Amino acid sequence: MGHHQEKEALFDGLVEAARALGNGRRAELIDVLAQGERPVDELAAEINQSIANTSQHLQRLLRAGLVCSRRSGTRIYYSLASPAVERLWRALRDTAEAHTEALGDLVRAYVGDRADLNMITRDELRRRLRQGDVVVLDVRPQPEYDAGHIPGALSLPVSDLKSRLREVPQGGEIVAYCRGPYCLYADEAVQMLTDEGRRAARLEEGFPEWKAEGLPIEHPTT
Amino acid sequence: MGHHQEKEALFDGLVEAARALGNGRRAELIDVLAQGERPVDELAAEINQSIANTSQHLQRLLRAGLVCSRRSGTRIYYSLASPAVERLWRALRDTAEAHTEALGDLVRAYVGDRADLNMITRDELRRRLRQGDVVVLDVRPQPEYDAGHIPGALSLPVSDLKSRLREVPQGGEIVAYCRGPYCLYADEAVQMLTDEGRRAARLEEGFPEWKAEGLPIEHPTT
DNA sequence: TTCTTATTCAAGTATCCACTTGAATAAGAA
DNA sequence: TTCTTATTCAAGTGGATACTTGAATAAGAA
Repeated sequence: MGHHQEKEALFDGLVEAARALGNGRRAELIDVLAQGERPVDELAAEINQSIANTSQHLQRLLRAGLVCSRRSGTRIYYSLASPAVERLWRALRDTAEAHTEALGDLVRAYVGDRADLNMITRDELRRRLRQGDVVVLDVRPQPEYDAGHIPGALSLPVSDLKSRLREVPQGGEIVAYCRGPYCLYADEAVQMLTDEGRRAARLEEGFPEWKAEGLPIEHPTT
Repeated sequence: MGHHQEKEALFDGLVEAARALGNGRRAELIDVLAQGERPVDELAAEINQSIANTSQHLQRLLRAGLVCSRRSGTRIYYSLASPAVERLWRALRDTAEAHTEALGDLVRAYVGDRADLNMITRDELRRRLRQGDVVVLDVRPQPEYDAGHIPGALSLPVSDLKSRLREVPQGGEIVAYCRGPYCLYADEAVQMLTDEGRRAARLEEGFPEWKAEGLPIEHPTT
């Protein structure tokens, strides 16, 4: 037992998941799939790639065991293989944020400066939900809301927000949430609502982190 | 803010750490560095690669922010950049073990069958340590012991074990530990000791996991 | 059956990567 | 200074990777 060749093969095997995650487009796929299962064409649109290319990326993830797929009629739905994959993706983000100085610039270039953005923690949102003086807005695309959301949240995708502003209940403060720390949907929603004179805040991070903490969720399409 | 180009750049940046980890030899380096800092030539020997190649791998890890280096006289010592890197490496291992069926075969090919190996948990070892009826053996190479070890452990690298068997105190049961789940040193030590008629067991996983749990350690070379 | 739609497959190209070899630094010792 | 040792750099090679294009499946509708 235990000669070089087997050791190399073992470690080569261990890093397969890292290689699968080691591509920006595939990471985007994982980030979207953390919201719930999606068919190939929708995923391709989400990451702005051709369907053929997206399909090949998905098969790479499949081979690495990070996702699984199921056929339903004419479409094939992909989803994360398990919560371990989400943990890996989160550990990767944490490491990247902690150590590559260059990343700060990349984050700023994409999300801008959140210093002046009204942001509340999960704990704070739970308190407010118990008090009942808050409107929670899920601004992700509809299928992601359907796959699971914070209890009592209203689905109002950012893409529709401008035209459906009147649907947002008057009165309480509004808390918008989306996919996670690198998703801008909630930022845009808060901006739009604030411009309309409403009081609005962004939930820190997003739905997968809420779920990962074991907080209550609604309608996981049972 | 937030157009495709910046989003792609951000995710490309986020996965840099995964790409750096996405090579078996570099993963071996991380696994060794999780024991403590080491100079280039020793690392090259550990992963059975040329020094030039090892140096280039280390620089890749350096660029990704996973390790850092310091010069001391004529040698350059590399070490993990932070505990976040250890967490990432552990998350990767967990994901790999959970999802790629093929990995089971690779593990068996390298470590063999541990079913008949006497293995004890960290909790059990702590209990035994409090009772004081146990001899703890650190069978990793000397420099790794020097960089930190379980309190009261004796340093006895497997490579020296055969010739230094008489140094192992008589009486109590022996618990050997090493680098982690994919390290064979403790397995070999237990085998050797058992063959000598001693009662011996392997600690589950290894020193980094003991340390990560916040358990007491000795002599972190302050 | 044919037609449509969603997905995968196959071939081609430019780029990146791992490892080798041999030369270049750079710190310390003599 | 020269010599030694540890490490890095640079160039070269075979193989993997990302994306494109166009063809091939495969399920469902007509």
